[in-house]
Amino acid sequence: MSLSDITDNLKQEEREIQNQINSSIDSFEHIVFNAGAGAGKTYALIESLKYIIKTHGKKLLYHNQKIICITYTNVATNEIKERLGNSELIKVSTIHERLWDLIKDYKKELLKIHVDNIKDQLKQLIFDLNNNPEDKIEKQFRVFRGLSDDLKDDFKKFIISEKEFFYKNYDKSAKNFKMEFEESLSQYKDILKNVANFKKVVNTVFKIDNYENCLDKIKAKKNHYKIVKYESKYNTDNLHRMIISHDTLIDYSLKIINDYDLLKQIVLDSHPYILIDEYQDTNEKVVKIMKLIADHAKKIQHKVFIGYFGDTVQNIYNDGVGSRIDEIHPNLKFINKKFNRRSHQKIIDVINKIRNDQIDQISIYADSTGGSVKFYTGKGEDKQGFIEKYEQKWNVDTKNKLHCLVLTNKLVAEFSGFIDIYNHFSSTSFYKKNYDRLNTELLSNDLSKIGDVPNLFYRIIKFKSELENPKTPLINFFDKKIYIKLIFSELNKIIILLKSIYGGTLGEYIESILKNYEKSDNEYFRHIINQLLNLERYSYQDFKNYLLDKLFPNLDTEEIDNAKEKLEELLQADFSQYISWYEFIIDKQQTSIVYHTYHGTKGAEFDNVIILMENDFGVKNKAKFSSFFKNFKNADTIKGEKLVKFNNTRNLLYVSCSRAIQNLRILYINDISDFREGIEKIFGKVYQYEI
DNA sequence: ACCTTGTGAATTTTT
DNA sequence: TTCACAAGGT
Repeated sequence: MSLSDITDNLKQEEREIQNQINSSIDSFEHIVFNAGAGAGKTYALIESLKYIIKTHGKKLLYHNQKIICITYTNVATNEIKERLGNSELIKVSTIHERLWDLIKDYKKELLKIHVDNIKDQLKQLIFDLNNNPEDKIEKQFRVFRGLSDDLKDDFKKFIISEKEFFYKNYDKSAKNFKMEFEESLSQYKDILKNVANFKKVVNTVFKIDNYENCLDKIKAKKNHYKIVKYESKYNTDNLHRMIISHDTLIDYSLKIINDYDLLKQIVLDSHPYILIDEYQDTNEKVVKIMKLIADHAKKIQHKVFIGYFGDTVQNIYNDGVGSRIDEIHPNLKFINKKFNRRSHQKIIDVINKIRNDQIDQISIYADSTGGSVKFYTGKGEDKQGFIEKYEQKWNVDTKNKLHCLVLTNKLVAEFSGFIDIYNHFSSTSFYKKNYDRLNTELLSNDLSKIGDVPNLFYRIIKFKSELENPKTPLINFFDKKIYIKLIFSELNKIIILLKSIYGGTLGEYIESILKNYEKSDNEYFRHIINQLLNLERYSYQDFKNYLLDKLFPNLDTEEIDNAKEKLEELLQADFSQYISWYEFIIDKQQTSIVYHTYHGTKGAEFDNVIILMENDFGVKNKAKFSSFFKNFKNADTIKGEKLVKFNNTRNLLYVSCSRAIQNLRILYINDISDFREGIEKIFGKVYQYEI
């Protein structure tokens, strides 16, 4: 068994690094703890928290003070809570939860910031509508700007009074949309000439009106306009409804903490230790907040410790502070950990070359030799064959899995065997309109984020698969209270009813459930189905109408047939695709190969990794990887925007390659002759993949 | 030559 | 939502 023999003196060195952190904690010296992939960063964070409790816990308890530990995700919060055990002294949470908790009671101050924000937005909107000379904007508002002042006012009044009618017709084709408004808008010459521009004008008018109304109501101290609320479900502000979301919460927090010294003092006096996990992906405004707190502590001569834990090279999200930490919060003490506790030597060699900085990892194990890395080039159509080759070569099965990294969610869906479902959902008018919600609501592992219809489908498939699994305890299908009351013969009847549900597709299965529901007068069976579907009406036709309404809202009569057809395709898709999708959602794939996006593997580790790579990443990142390899040998000469891009790609490559414990293969599916040298500098010989 | 419409595709991820 | 592109109009 390799990777088991820890070298004694390295173990000792590792302890000394922890001691360095501990002594910084004791002396309230702010630190950045940088540790490469697989170094045991979270372990160090937890050790530090334990150390604070052990050495300073009594003092904290006495002064009623708490330690703040900030994580990047809810999943990380739960993991740390679990590993740490219960402690009253530590507040572990995401940054948003913590910030809101700290500022939410400053209602008056928040309201002032909110009013300022709305006034700023309002100013911008009015400028865009009337004066902004920027080409694109001038074009959109040209016709409106050409109206006389009186006509402008008339138009605004008219369209605000017709708001409902406007939205009702919003999605109609330009031709039909014009027909609806032609008559009533004839006096405003050319305003309907370009429907897209017209909608832009109207939306801007509405927004201005909303904001002005909101400011009036705040001034008049109307109900619901006295406090600002934070809404975490969607990342969209609703300023005129007094609702802010994630990004604005951070903006407001920075402002309020900047403006009110008393708040700074309260925060630092009740939380003398602040530890931030994954600092590299933390918004730089959060680092600014920390800097303000640290500076204020110094000014009033109170003590606070701020510790940033992370790795600049694993910064893969855009608004993360990354290596700019040093600019935004200067004079931090850097503590580096160079050990690798994850991978075999061959992998470590490669990832060291990718990061190419002062953290040149060495394995903590004496028996780390081995592992293998190979870089292949091939064609797009080679992907499947390449994966299958290693599936055999590495004796992959459901226990010894192969993890394959691809760039996009769509590719994950394709390889994982549910591309039809992905495509059908993406072609519904709801997800066309809310394109940004498709991936989250269809592919998230967090059920609370899954969309309404995907969630309903999920519940039905779960129900079916539990029903078919003999190991599922019967009580799973019942309310506990009902279950204990039932006698055997009643129970048996219900089970027979449940087992008589049949369908070769999801649609047929649901139809069967609902037919049995209509036929049966068994109240327990009906109760189970009620719990499962939670609908208003229980016929298959009603069910389909419900889906139509959700996935194709505000249908025009002529579009109904087309929508029904699309819905039918969704319901009649191959059931095996739904099973694959379901297993993907619950992250319990029964397959021996599991697919991920590069980004989605953050923090994970796998024995066998294949990475599928190509030049481009979407439309905005043409030549992402090719230009990275092209520039690799002259990395020190790149500057500005080019350097930012270079580092982004390097970080993503580092994160993905460093997931591997033992075997790593990369298949590059474009021609590499222009940048072969760069690849070879990192990966050595480039192999040609042949079938 | 420039404008308008319809269509299809779109990077990743968190809160 | 946003963009690019083809097709057709002015």
